[in-house]
Amino acid sequence: MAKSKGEETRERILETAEGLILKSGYAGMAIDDLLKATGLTKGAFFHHFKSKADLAKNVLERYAQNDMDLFQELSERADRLSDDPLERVIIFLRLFNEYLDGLGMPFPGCIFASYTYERQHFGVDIRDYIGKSLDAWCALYEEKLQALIDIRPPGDPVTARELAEMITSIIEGGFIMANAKDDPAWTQRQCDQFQRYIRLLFS
Amino acid sequence: MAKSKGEETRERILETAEGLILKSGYAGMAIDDLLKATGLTKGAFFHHFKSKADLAKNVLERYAQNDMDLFQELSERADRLSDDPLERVIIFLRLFNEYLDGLGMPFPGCIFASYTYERQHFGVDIRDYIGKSLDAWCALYEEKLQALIDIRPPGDPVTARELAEMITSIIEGGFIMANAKDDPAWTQRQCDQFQRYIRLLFS
DNA sequence: ATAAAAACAGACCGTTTAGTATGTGTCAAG
DNA sequence: CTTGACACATACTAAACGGTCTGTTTTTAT
Repeated sequence: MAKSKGEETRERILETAEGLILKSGYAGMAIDDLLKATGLTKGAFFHHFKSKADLAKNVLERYAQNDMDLFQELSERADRLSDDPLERVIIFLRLFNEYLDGLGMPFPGCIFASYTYERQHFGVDIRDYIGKSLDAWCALYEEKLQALIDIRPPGDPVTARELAEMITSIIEGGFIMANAKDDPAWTQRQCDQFQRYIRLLFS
Repeated sequence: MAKSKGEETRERILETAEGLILKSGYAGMAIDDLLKATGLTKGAFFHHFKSKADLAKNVLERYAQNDMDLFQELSERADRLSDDPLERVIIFLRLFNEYLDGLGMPFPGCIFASYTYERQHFGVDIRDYIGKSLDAWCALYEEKLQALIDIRPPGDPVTARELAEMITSIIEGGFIMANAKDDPAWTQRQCDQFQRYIRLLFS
């Protein structure tokens, strides 16, 4: 079943809105900006979304879904490429790096981070959703790292959770720095550092 | 010479604005919000700042200055506490951690990061200033790390620059995660991880 | 083919927003 | 005591904004 016309427009609105929000922030993006960027009108927008807040929620959920799908796919690909837990982690990080190569400037960024720096505008539901999404993200890393720790106990007393939180921090920070310094390779360099840290810990 | 009444008000505006911007974003903070929070009026505000953009610039410059002062002081204190380059780095990280202890929730955040996620609203001058400020931040770390590399060459081919960029990323990412997950200790845990990474590299 | 529903278009409205204009109190110098 | 610069207060304006309303076109099911 092909996507209906309405669904296609809705998707275009969400995609465009995500890009604009990552450049201007949620409060900083006027609906008129979005309409100009999509070539639509007020009527079209409010047919698909009941308010700007409703748009924010849908942009968030779509981003979380896409993001989770991506990382799950990278994870599974890494697992198929090796049986060794250490190699699986390393390959996963390499695949992520490869993915980052595909994104040119202007570097996108993370909707979770964007919303967090405007958290006053959002209700607890949105903030909870962001927290849960970031948890799910961490959990995916944690699982891979725990398998590594189980098989090859490190000399230092590190937990899988700590390391999962670390790569999350590095990526979030990397996105900011990549945008602030107009340097798309920044995040990748930092992922490489994390890779080296993992190697040092588990060898 | 005591601070004049006007200077005191101006400072209060800047301090309050910084806090509001870190919670709502720049575009998300209405001047009226700022007036309500300070108890001042329009007349007072526009007497001290010629526009909202002018406020943004001054908040930024004040933040950069305070931040640099803080890190320079931590750096000098660390250097006074030890002569060993490795210990100096470790102590510096510990002092920073101690400083983070002092900040309770709501966790503040970084103006550079906030502005970067709303970069569309700012001109090249502001963006350049942020880039330069982050560079200065990195340079301070880099100097300390280079001294360490010079004296005790690591087994791995890491550069001081890479490591300086890493701690910067970790802190920026840590601020986001601390706010997103309402967990003020997040950044500190990640600083500890970086500390461990440094130890593993240089021993 | 036709009715009904979905997908828009565009004018319009009330509110909020940044910014202005003007007036007032204060305080130190002459 | 007066003057003038500074430090505010208050009322106002014009534009921008989110959202509504009504009408028109397009799609879809029967």
